[in-house]
Formats: sequence, C-alpha cells, structure tokens
Amino acid sequence: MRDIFIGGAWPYANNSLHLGHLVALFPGDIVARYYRLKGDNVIYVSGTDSHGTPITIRAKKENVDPSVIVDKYHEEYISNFNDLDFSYDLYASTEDDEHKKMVKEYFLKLKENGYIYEKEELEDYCETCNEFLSDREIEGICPNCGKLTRGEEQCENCLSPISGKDLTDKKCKICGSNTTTKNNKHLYFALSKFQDDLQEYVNDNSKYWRKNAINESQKYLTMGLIDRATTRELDWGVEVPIDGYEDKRIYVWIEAVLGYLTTGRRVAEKKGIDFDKFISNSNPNLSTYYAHGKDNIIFHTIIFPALLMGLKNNYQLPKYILSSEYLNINNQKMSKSKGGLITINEMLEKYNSDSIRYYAIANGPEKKDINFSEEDFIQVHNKFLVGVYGNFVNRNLSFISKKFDNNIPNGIVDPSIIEVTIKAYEEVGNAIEKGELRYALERAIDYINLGNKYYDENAPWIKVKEDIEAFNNITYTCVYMIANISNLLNPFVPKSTNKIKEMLNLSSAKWEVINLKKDMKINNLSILFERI
RNA sequence: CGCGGGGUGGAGCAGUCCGGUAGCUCGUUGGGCUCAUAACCCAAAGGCCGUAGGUUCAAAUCCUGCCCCCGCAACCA
Repeated sequence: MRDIFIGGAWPYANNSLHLGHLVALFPGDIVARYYRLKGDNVIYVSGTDSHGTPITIRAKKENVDPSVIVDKYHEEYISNFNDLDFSYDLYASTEDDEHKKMVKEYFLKLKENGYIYEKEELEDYCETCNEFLSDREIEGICPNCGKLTRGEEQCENCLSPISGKDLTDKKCKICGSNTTTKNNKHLYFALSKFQDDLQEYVNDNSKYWRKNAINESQKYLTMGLIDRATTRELDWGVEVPIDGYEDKRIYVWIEAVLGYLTTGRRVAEKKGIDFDKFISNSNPNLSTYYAHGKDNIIFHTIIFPALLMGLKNNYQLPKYILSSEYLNINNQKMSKSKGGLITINEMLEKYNSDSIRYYAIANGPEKKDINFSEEDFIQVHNKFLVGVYGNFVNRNLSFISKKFDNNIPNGIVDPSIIEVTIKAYEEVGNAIEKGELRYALERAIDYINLGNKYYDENAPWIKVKEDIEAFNNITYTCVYMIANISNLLNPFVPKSTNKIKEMLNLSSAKWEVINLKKDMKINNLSILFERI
C-alpha cells in the first residue's frame, strides 16, 4: 500500500471560479480518485486563499470587512467543488484558526533555523491614508517612457520592468495625494541560500514534471534567486508571531503554500496517521502530487520546496508537478472585462459535472494553451459521452432489457477481451500515475471504441435469432466490458460510472478487473447522458 | 536585444523530450447496420508537418537562421 499526498492549488477568494481555474485542478482529483481505487492511503487537500492585498483593497472599496468577501467566495467555492465531484479530504481556508496557528509555528521554526531575518528599508508612505503603500497602490511617471503608470512589475505603456522605487511624482492610488517615504522594517526569507539545493532538486525531479514546470523553474534559477519579504503592511491575514510586528501580517506567498502542510496535518490527525512520518522523505511509499496552473509553478517548484528545506523536517519535496497551461476563449485570455468569461456557476446550470470533467481532461490544456468554445464542448459531449460511452452501455443494456426482461443471459467472456481489459487497466493506470491524464483517458476511450466495434462485428441482434449460445457469450462479454468501464472511467466521470454500478448491482469501484457473477439483473435502466 | 506559448489535410488538435511507414475528432463523399440518444461500424478524398539550410542511411521530431500568429495593467490558473 502506498501513501499519496495530493495538493490542489488554492483559489483566491476574490472572484467566482471559471473553467480556467478548474481545468488546472481536475488532474489532482483524477489522481486522488485513482489511488483510492487502488486502496492506497490518500490525503488530498486544498482550500481557499483568503488573505492578501487585492481582497483588502476590494473590501475598502465596498466598505465591508474583508471577511465578508472571503466568506462569500469560500462558500461558493465549496459548493462548486461539491457539484463537480471534487473528492478533497479537506477543503479548508487560510482563515481557519488551525491554519493560522500552524503557520505561526512553521514561521518560528524557519526563523529558528536562521532563514528569516530582519531588514529595514525606506518605503513609500501615504500621510493621508496613514499607510505604507505596496507597489500596486502607487502611480507615478515611468523613467523609461515618461508616462503615468502603476508601480508594479511592468510599465503599462512601454512594458519595461519597473518597481515602485523607479517612479517619480508618485501618488497614492487610493486617495490621490503625493507619497512620502518612511523607514519600515520587514522580515525576509533567505531564498538565495537555497539556490544550489534547489538547482539539484529541480535537476533530479524534473523527469516527473511537465515541460512548462521545468522551463519556468530553470528560468528563475538562472536569473538567481533573491530573498523575499515575508511580512506585509496589512491588517488582514496571519499575525506575525514576533514582537514588533503587531501591525503586519505574513505575506500570502509564504502562508498559502504552507496550507498544504496545515491541511495535510489536519486530515492525517483525523485518520489517525502520523503526518510527519507520512510526508517524510524517508517514507519509501510516498509520492506527492501538486496540481495548479502555469502561473503558480514557481510557488510549487521553488518557493514551497525552499520552505520545506528551511523547516528541516525532512518532508518530501513536491515530486509530480501537474502544471496546466491556460484555457483561452477565442484566442484571448479569460477575462472579465473582455467578455467571454464563463463562470463555473454558469457551466453547472447548463451541463452536468461529468461532461465538464471529461472535457477538462480530454481537451484540457495539459501541454499547451487551448481555445475553449461552447461548440467544441458540446461536440465533445455528444461524440464521446453520448456517442461512444453512453451508447455502448445503452445499446447493450436496453436490448437485454427489452428482450430478456432485464435478465442478463449467462455466458463466457471472450478471452481476447479479457486480455485487452487487463491491458487497459495497466495502460490507463500507468498514465494516471505519471500525470498524463489526457493520454490515460484516450486509452480508456479506446477500450470503449473497441466495445462498439465488437458489438457491430458480432451483430448480437442477428445472433439472438440464429445462435443463442453465441449471442449469450457476446452479450455477456459486452456486459463484462461495461462493468470494467465503470472502474476504468470512475476517476474521470464518477457520476455516470456509479450509475452503471447501480444498474448492474456492482459493488463500489476498485482498480481491478471485475469478473461477472451469474444470473445478473439490470436495475432501473436509464440513459447516462442526454444529447445536447 | 523584455518574457513566454504556438505554426501538422477545410476547422480544432495529438505526435516533437527517446528521429524510422503522418494519427484523432468534426466536416465532406460513398457503403453497411437497424441493438442504440439521426447514436454505431466500414471505406474514400483531402497534408511538400511555417520557411531556408545543416546533421543523419533516415527529420514533423535534433541543430542553426528567418517569417508569421497569440498572451503578458487590473481580476486571474
């Protein structure tokens, strides 16, 4: 039995989820469900990222407490994830007391180990608002092009890289008054100390990673890692457990990724597992998976590993990095202002969760950006879920239902099909373990295609009149395939496979070949998917 | 010299890491079947794999140059 830890990226509680978020997260759920079917010990966690500046800015604008916004989206996310059959062992929030408490402990441990130090710097300050200003709260003149821009990362006009320090004529974006500077002290994380160890880690592990994760990580390592501030001028977030920092909070980048540990530990405790042993690098049975979008790569391949190294708890560093590309609409990045944004709430109103899950994997941005269109989505639904999968199940079972009053005739399973079935479990399983979900799903679909072909070639609707023994064997073989499809597809489309299990009175899914019993009956036959 | 992704039959894509008869879905054309949700099965047409060179017995795949397309304020994966 293996130990599997899976972390899904934590959505930021500032907007409704859209399909773009979800396609990056489904891979985690597929992997989790698969390993559970194999009987392994799975801990699968995620949660809502509830802190950070954008939320506080929005709260100010709407004149509410940040918790109002966070609670609203947290509830919405939970309901979305439920509707989409995500099987988290725990979906938490960075606002949870348990999380805050553990983050403080980890933070102190990092300090104890010498990786957090204090530094004082001149910072932009607004006398009117009585606050230090972050780069994104500043407007000023770009030194390169002389035009007005925000102070964060890149000039809006000439795209040259800038920071708030480079600007002249700086103004506070919140109240519009001129800024001054004031000394401010912050705690920094000594990321640069991990340069060599991280390089080694990336070299060793990138064979398990997707290409984008390798490239992105190497890019940062080549540029050279720089220390990062761990504290922020905010009153919303996890308190800094160190004297003199009462007016500051721990920066989200350090706190949110530690959520994997805080939630993992909570789940382990409930299950009676020793989390430190479970997640330990010396646990030979452990594999860890992390699913997220490509903009989150650095946090999972550089930042989080560095924090784990810094904790010196011998925790396993992320092994499999399931980093997705982007889902675009009409060749544009998903965006509220540009239109075309489809929230998951809207999707769920129109389509069932299996269709969304299937699409997200089969046509998802596993290796490169994809272009989403509703026509494409409908086509995939009609072709594969209705035409291939639903049809194979329905054409068989409805024939039996009509001609034999729901009694499945006993027969012998075609040996060549047994062979193919065993191979299908191997192929699909291996691909899932490697995180190649699109390939895995294709192999599962191959298996069903074979079923449709087998049915046509053997024409049971003719055999039933001419050679009843042959008919029985063909039918029994096809039901055998349907039963095994209900396992093979279970991680991908749990709702419909469970429906098959009900119709055939099968016990719950396991990742092993199902051998049929005799004298089976069909229960409440119905269609798996409606044509759109 | 800012960063990143991509260019494969009419459309959307896989294959590129680890060179070896160019594959899938839709669409088109013809046939089969009538168990099935106008679902299923078979067959055909349609591609100098962006371009110019190089390496090689062999290149969509490796190397080099060039051309073109897309994303990079905020929200945000």
